Amino acid sequence: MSARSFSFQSGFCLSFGFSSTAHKVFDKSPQRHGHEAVASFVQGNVLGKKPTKYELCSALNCCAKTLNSHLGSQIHGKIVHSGFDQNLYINSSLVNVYTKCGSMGDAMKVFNGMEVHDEVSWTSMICGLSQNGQGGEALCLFKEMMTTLVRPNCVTYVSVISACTEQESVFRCGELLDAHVIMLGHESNSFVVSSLIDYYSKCGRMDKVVMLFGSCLASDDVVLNTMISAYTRNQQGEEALKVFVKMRDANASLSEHTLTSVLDACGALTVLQMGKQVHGLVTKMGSDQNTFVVGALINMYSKCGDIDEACHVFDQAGYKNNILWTSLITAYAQSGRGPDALRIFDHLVMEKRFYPDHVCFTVVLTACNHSGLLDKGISYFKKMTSDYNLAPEIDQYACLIDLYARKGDLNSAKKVMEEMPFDANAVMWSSFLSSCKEYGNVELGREAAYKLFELEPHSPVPYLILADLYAGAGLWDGVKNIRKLMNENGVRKSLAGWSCVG
DNA sequence: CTAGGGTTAG
Repeated sequence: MSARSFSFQSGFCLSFGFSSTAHKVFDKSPQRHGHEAVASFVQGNVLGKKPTKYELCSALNCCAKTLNSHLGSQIHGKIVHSGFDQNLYINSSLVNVYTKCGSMGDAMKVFNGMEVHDEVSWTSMICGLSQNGQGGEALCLFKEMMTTLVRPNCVTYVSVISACTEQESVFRCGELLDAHVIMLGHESNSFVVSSLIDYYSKCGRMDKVVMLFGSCLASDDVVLNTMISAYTRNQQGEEALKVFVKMRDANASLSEHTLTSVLDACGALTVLQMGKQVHGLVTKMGSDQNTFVVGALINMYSKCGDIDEACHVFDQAGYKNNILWTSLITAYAQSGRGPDALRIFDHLVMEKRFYPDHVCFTVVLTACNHSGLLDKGISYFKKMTSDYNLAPEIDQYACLIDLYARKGDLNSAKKVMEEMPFDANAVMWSSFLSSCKEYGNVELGREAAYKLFELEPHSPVPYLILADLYAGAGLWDGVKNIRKLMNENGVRKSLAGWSCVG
């Protein structure tokens, strides 16, 4: 354990910070007793008592709970003056306060100023980076921790696994961390299990998910909530509902996370009756003002084709925020009423009632795509940067590529793929390839197909589309060559499991 | 003797 320093890598993921923090902070309503404890600390302070290190620590905890960075930094000053500025407990708390409030610079300053670190102080900083959308930095710091004599524990792994889950650039590290966890015998910790289940479900590795679920006690409610969303995410809504029904029948504690996830499952299965039952439960539990729950209700009703009820739920919500407005716009967009969705968006923007974020733009751009309003979509994309100072993320670039490609402007689509700050993925190349086929562009289609041969080496789809493209152009040698290529690369011609044929 | 970090939801 020696003095150390750490600097941010040139901010390649700074743009992720805001949106993910914003929603994590959302439901952390200040705790009443937290306020009381802070108040009593401040009162003691005013009366001139010198706080003990224990009192300082508790006060910092309350600041973290209530997201009060102002009081936190006042206490920070007190700490420096009272000579506790190398206390491990206090500094870990301080790092926690600053990261919870999104003051990453201050957190880093405290962390770097510590002469000695233990597993908790390392974990506080790693976790803080992860929760602020800086998963890459979180992993860097974890690697640095591994070079010291301090060993990570369960909490460290939970933080770093969730960092991998949310950040594409370090996504593949998750499996390695799983191996660590097993080696160290942490796989029975329910926090670790739920973070791993979440990770694998987002990789589409349901085999791993089911294995993890089977080998844990399965009574932890967060694990169960995670399973409901894992099944839903991977098109196994029936299984998701089974988990929920089991929870309900076992009198497990149902939270707003549970309601949100199970409503998602109902929407995916379009089972309106079940959805209405859950809606009843929402009312009974008094969760009808929780943004996530209300958003999920709107989504469920619109997926079940009941747009009127979706609007009714929206109207009933007392407080309308970005998430709810976005849910409403999504509801119209996915009910085949793209132009209505755009009208609501334009109206809100004009009246400055809300500032759209990345998620909202994805909905708007998708709506344009589905309604064939391609030029309109392109101009919305441009507005992201010009009017809202939002750096487009990979999802919005995917929409833009789609917009250009569907229009037949294949060169612009390709230019976006080459110049955007992300690597074009298989989904993008696939939709590009489909458009190449649509417009009979052999040259670009070939390029896209060969890219896909690398990105999805087992999929027959790009081979078949390219063969189609060649056939359409009368290039029969090319068609023959594709068959040869498939044999050479061991690609099976069966389309089973490859649903997205262009 | 008292104190610090964690999972799930658009």
